[in-house]
Amino acid sequence: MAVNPADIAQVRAFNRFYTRIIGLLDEGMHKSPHSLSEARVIYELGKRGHATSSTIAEELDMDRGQMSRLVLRLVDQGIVAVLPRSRDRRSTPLALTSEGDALFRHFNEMSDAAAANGLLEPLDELGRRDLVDAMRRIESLLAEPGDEPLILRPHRIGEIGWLIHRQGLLYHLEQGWNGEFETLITRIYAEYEAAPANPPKGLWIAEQDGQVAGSVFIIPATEDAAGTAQLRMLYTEPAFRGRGIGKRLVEEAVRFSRVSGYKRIILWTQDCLVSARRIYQGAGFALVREDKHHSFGADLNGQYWALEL
Amino acid sequence: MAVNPADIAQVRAFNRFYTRIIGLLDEGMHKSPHSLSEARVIYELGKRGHATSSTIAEELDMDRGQMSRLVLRLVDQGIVAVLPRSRDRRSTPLALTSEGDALFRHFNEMSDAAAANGLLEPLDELGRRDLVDAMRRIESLLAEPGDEPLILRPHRIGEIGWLIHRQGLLYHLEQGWNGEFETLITRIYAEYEAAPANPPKGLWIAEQDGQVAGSVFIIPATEDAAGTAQLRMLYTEPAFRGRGIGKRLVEEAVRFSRVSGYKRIILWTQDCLVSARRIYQGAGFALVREDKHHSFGADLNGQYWALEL
DNA sequence: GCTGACTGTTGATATAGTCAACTAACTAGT
DNA sequence: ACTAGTTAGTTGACTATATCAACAGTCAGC
Repeated sequence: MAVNPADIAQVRAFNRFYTRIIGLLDEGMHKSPHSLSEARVIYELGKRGHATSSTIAEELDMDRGQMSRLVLRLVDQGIVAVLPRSRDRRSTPLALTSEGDALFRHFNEMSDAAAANGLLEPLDELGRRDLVDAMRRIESLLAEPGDEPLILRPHRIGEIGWLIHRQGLLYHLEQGWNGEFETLITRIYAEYEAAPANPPKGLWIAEQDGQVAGSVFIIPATEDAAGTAQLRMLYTEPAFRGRGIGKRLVEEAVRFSRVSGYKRIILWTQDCLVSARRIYQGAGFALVREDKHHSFGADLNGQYWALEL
Repeated sequence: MAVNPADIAQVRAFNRFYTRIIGLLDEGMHKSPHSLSEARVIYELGKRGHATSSTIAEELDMDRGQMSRLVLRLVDQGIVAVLPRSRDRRSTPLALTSEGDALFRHFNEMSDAAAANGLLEPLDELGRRDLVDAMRRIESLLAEPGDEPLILRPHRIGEIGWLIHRQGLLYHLEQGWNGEFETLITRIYAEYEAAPANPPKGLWIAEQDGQVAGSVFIIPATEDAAGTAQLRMLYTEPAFRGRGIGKRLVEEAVRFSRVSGYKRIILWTQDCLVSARRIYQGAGFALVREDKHHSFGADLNGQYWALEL
């Protein structure tokens, strides 16, 4: 897909900006008698415990020859020790000496202090939260997805608004729905929050890597017999799709409904939301009826599903 | 204020991560016959049109001596021209030759392509939006505030949720209010959106530097006589405070109410929100009555203010 | 006119980056 | 078991970059 020039400009502006930031933070390191590349090697060795020269060279994008000389210097200074050769006698395993380890801890403290004093300290609590959130977001957008554990948990303060924000935006971009949808879900979430604790209700946030990856809630159905729960607002963040998060959320919602004494779960969805439908089918829901309607600026096919518990 | 170690760890992880990202993007530049520092000087000269050696050296954090040699090389290559000396004959103004300018445009295209293909292209539209938003946020948190123009505009899709999210979080962190507050404002925003177009209503987002800096809305008052408007949900982002944004929002809301034929504006606030109170006073509002109440997990002193138009 | 500060140049030196050649050790295929 | 190809690490040669210090020319303010 064609990339928006304004986005490119913003990304490049950020890269220039952050290059300077990193430069400023690294400046403190220069005061020590060790060069930046030495510090990086020491840091890498300290983090890994032990490693061969080539592993580190690859990790830090250094020339093997340069690395060789650098290691020699560090060994001379008593910072790095050559471990006895392992099975493969080509490679020489390296580790920090106790002196090197002290240096490693010192570097860590310096870097911690630089990050803390240079970046976080001037900010208030909200600013720190925003900064860390934004960094986490950039990392998870640009890095390969790792295998962080998935956590289901209740929502925290501010997250109802977040869910409205994300879903309003998401369905606008993906389905072309207009502001009516956000209006609707604002009311729906308001109703969820206003609902009494009994009959039972429950909302689950799927969290991965410190970020909201999806959500769903269960609320007693209003337009139906007692003993009926309604499953609402299931969604998964695009960046977290394909990891079974929607499935986990629905399973948890069903489990909760069952132990809460509900006999039936109903839900309303649109047939254009294909992956949601698959999840409902997989969880045992059956299609009850369909209704064409015009909502959110689109022609939709609403579907009513139900699961007998 | 003491800095949370987990925040420090996240910031440092991001710095390491982004150092690599920048390294990868700069790699493409190495393929050209010009070094990275040459490219940076050419870029800086191209951006500014003309500049002296020392200006650029300072901007790029380079040694003056190194800069001198680098400029000499570029002049020899016909990329940079020395302009006739200006009033101050110590400094030598520099500019790109037409050849240098072509190179500058080429570098720009390369960098654009690297940012576009390397970072943005793999993302979907939401991902790109999230990335750019996060970058803008980091920049505005860490950079000195500039003097970007303040724009008042209607809300866009997703921003109702955003306002709920931000205010829920903000008043939790600043005032210690609990989830009841978010519950309340979710309902209030739902009511705003559900209200008909007549009698007139209006919501303004204060935008600065591409970010939501504050907001307020006007809605016909329900519990009062016809001809009365209610001003609600005024807030300014902490990062944007002290720039008269709240004042601008209230002024716009009052202006709107006046031209819409309202005779009176009322509002409800809490006396702990000091800066809001000053804005209301400044706009001519008068305190009508106060009420102690316990809400949002706090003992509060609610205030009713009114402005006759 | 004197002082102190600033701009740009040059020399000296150390480190960093790059390329290529080389040895020793290993792997896989026959 | 032999060979070809690969990998780890070292070394030499060379260039670019970084850093510090000294220096001349210029300027502003007193």
